[in-house]
Amino acid sequence: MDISQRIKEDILNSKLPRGVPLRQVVLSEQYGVSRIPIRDALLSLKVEGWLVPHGKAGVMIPDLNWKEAEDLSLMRAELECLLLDMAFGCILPEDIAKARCLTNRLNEPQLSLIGRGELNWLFHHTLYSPANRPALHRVVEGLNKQAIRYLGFQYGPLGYRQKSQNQHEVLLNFIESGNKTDAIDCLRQHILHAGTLLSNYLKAM
Amino acid sequence: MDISQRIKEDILNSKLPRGVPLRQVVLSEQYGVSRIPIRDALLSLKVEGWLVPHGKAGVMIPDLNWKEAEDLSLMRAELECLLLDMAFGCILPEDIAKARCLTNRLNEPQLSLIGRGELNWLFHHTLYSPANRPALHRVVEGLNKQAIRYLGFQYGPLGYRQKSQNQHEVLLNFIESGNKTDAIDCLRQHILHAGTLLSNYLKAM
DNA sequence: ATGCTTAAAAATGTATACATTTATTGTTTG
DNA sequence: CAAACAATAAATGTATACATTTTTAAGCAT
Repeated sequence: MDISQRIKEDILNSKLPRGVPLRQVVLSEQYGVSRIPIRDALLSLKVEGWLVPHGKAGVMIPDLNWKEAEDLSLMRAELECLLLDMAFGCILPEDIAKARCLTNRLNEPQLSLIGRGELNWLFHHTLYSPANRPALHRVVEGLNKQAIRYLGFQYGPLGYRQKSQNQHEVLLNFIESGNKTDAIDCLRQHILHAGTLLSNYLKAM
Repeated sequence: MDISQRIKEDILNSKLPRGVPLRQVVLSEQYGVSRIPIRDALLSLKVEGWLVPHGKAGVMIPDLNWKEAEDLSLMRAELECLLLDMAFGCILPEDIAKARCLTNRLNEPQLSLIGRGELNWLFHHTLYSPANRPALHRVVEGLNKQAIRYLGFQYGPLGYRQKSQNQHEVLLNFIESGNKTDAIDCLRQHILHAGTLLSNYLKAM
């Protein structure tokens, strides 16, 4: 697998230290490659927002914070509603079936954190794809991928899983019956609700 | 200056070929460095959306297209209104003064395209900074920087300059008088109007 | 003791050389 | 003649070695 993907996973699973500069030599030994592909990966991750600068040179893993959590969910709410609006008329029954299948798989208990995050994004992705808006889709994908970092809190202390599942189901039913306004509203609530829970939890820490 | 910045400028000024793969050796000779910093730059620009993959390896400069133009303005409209909302109570008189100074400098006729784009972003940046929302600000900045690619059309065939200036002035007046609702509405119209003009123009090409 | 200067170390940035993958072209075969 | 295959050329990906920058820590002066 790609080095930057492996690093992302290790960030998610707290295998890499937070708040201190990531050293290229150390990583190159850990991942068994030279510094060049490590540099490439760190650069990508910095541009994507997974890493932040540390001093004048070097990068580090930023702390989770309620403001970013809130921003991510606010941005997702606005942009994903836009996308669903555009996609609505083009969503086929097979898309809904696929989405239903994906959200059901989220029940599997042995799923890893990152696996859950990927599935959740795939669910949303399935509903937005028919819109055929590459630029918008791309940004939304980036936001979702970043939000995975915060998923540990949602599926851990907050016990959010079942509720999220239900909201997915309700959303699919609205789409199936052609009820656009309610569908978009449901999606917005789904995203904002999770965001509020999460940022409140982080504020209290 | 940073290589990736120089490449961005050359993309904006059409100094680099569109639609064909950019060759690392060619660029390394043009910019007088080895392939490594070129690779770094191309990688960043790819992640930022300035370049797209070409086949299985290599990148190219994508064509301008109305869909992306529309997406950029729709995203900007939603997210910048959010930011202005958050910033509103925190915008100081000196911020407004600075913004007014920036928008006035947009009248200078000798300004380059990229200079105009930078100034325009600085204007918006000044109004959003007081919100103190790094994650949101970061995304908005990325969208604005990408939108610079389309600025040539706005300031060229569309003759948009004067109108944009006026809208900036109206916006500042709303902010100055504490009229939040109208300010946000004005901002949304400002962004969407430019987007509509632009994407209609591109559709007709 | 504290703060500044300076020197050494350790880190990142860059260049060159090599490995691997991708694209192209020429040949062969149905 | 077209299509598929193979061989070659050319591009990207990676490793190692070197240059530059940044950090750290030690020494000196205040």
